[in-house]
Amino acid sequence: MSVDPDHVLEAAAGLLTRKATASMDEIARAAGISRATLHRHFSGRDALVRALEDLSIRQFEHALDEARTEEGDAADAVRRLIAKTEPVAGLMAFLFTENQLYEAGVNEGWNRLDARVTALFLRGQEEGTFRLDLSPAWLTEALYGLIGSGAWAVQEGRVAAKDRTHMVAELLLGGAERRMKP
Amino acid sequence: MSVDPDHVLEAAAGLLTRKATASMDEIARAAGISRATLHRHFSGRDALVRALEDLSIRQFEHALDEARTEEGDAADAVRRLIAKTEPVAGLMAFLFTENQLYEAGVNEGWNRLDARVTALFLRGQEEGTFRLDLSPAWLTEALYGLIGSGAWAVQEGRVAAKDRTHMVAELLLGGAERRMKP
DNA sequence: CCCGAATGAGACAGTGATGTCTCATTCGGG
DNA sequence: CCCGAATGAGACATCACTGTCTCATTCGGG
Repeated sequence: MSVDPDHVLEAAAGLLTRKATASMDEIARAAGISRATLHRHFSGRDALVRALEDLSIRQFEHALDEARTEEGDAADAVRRLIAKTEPVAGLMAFLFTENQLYEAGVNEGWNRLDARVTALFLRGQEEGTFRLDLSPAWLTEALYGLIGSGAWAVQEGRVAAKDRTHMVAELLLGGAERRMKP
Repeated sequence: MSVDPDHVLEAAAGLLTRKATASMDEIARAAGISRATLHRHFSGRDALVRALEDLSIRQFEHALDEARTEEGDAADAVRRLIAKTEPVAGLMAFLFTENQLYEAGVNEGWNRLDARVTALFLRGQEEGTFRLDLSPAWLTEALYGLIGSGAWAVQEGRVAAKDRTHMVAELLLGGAERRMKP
């Protein structure tokens, strides 16, 4: 009955997304294992969070790959990215606040992904699709923030789960103002 | 040399904005008082956080009043609101994540402010200024999220402080896509 | 079937923060 | 100037969580 570490991580992600301060004991119970076994697989809470970080990095990178962000219209690429991001949204929201809480150094892996996202926005600007007065760095930050807000709003029931992608993508891309047909 | 509770709250807000997990001892030192005195004014950490919540509610309400959100073009009203929000942004960002962390009931005061913000977006939709496919509830949530992201980005140095209002307001209103002149 | 490996349950000490208390000191109004 | 009120410094018990350890039990491959 060997424990599957990935299953533990999934359970931890699910719980921590809802309750970011869950204790090791709660996480263990959420994963259906004992606290002792949890410690055998992850030497401590830090190690567990770092593993979750790695997991979300892998998943987000996978979303970036699947969205083929280097291809086609930049705006459509952003839409695809947000859609593919859906399964990771909750976990990213957790890590997003976690990073704000504990001033631990940002995991190196994020820099690579940040660069890819920033490059996508930069490409959109160069192709004339995106406006130039909002910096790619800010657009990247806003993307993360809106993904988090979207996940949170869905969790709180203020937004229907099926609308999440549309709400996040359209606000980020088109904004709130009504626009003329181009 | 009586302690000014408001000054303590300001100091606490400043510290917690940067380090959300600061202990009562750190908060006391940041306010220039002893931990004992801090406890004499706020019975515990919970009471302090609740007082901070009240403070931010008052300040945000003040921003809503000053922005005269019931008057003029809805988009301009949103811009004014975001501009007036600047001094509270950090504190709001802290409380925003705090609320996600500890599943404590949301302070009643926020409902009233949420209603005012939502009403602003609703007005914009009815006047034809804002698009109809993004719900006022989501626009409200996104406003909070972007205010938090903006405060965070400024703190991290990824966005210049003077650009904060413009970045938040323009992204929320106009989105990332380049638009035709109406 | 059997034995080793993995797990569950629980005890245990260490840690950091909290909240309360005491006592000496300082401030400031009368 | 003086006394009461407020503060600072620190001791203290408590609490929740952590990380480690032990021991009995269970699982599963050979």
